[in-house]
Amino acid sequence: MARDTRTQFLDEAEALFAQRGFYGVSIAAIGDAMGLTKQALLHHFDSKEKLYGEVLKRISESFDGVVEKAAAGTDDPRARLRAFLLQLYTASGDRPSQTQLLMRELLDNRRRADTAGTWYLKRFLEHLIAMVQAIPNWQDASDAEALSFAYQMIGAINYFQISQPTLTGIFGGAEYTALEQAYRGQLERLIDAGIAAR
Amino acid sequence: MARDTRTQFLDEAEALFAQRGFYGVSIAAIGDAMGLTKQALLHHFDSKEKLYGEVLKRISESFDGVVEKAAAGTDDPRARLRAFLLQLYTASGDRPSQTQLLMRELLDNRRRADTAGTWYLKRFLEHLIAMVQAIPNWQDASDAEALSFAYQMIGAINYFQISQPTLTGIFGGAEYTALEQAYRGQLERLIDAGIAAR
DNA sequence: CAATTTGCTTACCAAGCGGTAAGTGACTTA
DNA sequence: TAAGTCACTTACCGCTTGGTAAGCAAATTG
Repeated sequence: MARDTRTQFLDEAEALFAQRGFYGVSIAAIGDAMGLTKQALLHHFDSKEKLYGEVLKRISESFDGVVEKAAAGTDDPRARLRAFLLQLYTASGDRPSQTQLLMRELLDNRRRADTAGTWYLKRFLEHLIAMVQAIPNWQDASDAEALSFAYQMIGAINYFQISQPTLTGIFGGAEYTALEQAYRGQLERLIDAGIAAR
Repeated sequence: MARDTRTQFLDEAEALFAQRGFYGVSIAAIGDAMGLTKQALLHHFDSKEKLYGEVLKRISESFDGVVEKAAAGTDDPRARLRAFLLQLYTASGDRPSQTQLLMRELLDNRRRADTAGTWYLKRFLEHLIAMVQAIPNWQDASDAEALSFAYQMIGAINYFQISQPTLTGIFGGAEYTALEQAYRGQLERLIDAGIAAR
């Protein structure tokens, strides 16, 4: 049952770090949330930093899965990029705490700049550039141009996902649901328009 | 000179909160950064929370300026929205710590949900919806549809701005500069394509 | 020129932090 | 069945945190 506890710690830590950030969560709080002491946590993970690192590593791995999954599919480059971005949107909606944590990591980047997380992001971005440049009318685009477009789409996707609590607070749950439904359709339209606009 | 010290405290606090988040900065650290003690800070602002609130309030006000400034201009709705978004892009690049802090606020929204910051965002978003719906081919768009498009543009703008340190870390300064230059042009193209795609 | 206010300082405090040390009872293994 | 490992706990520890209390020199005011 050790594996269970460990995994549960990772789940709880992921959720709490996503909500309040690294400095906003004490290891005691994570233990409390599971009905255990903080020393139980320190037994499984030697330090708070290491726990945090493992949470990030797990996210990065599950992210890799999304990338690979969406890479296979059509071989029409246009449809592939489209499917990939929509897949990203769905995945980030399914696991909001992952999206939140990655966003925090982007903001906190001073720390741990040379770890797996950054490496992973590099691979991810290079993959994206290649996907964009595979599209016929984007073949002559520079890396910077291709990445710009891809990054705009990622921004449109992730920014919306982390805004959910705030938007729900402002407009209410029913209005937010309507917004969420409209968002996906509008995102598809924007992707297509963005691809074509070159 | 009291006003000066106060303003300096706000500047320093804004920069530090943006970099490390609310919990990541101690009031002693802010005092240290100015060569004063934390009690000097507590003399001007009664508590850490109040200091934070004033930082946010100041940002929200300076933001209002951007909105109003860009609202005046052409009366062609298409050009107006375009100019507004580009103005937003420029402004968020000029004061990166503001963009960072607002993004953190979006992530931390559990706290202080009923303060001016949220109210302000509501006005801001309603303004945006109206701007989009003023455009001829968007006149029949629902609020949710209009907001979706606007939010995608804001996401594309803000997400890129907070990514600067990370992107610089991954690709290096020279490459980032190239990316920055490409980004603006690509953003213009995306805005136009997004507006037209309906 | 006396009284008050301003802009700070030093001294202090209880609470919370991450982490170490030393157990303890249950379960595994030889 | 004895020895060891595992998954925890209680007891601490030194340090940092946000905040209070009291004082003090300089500037402002009556």
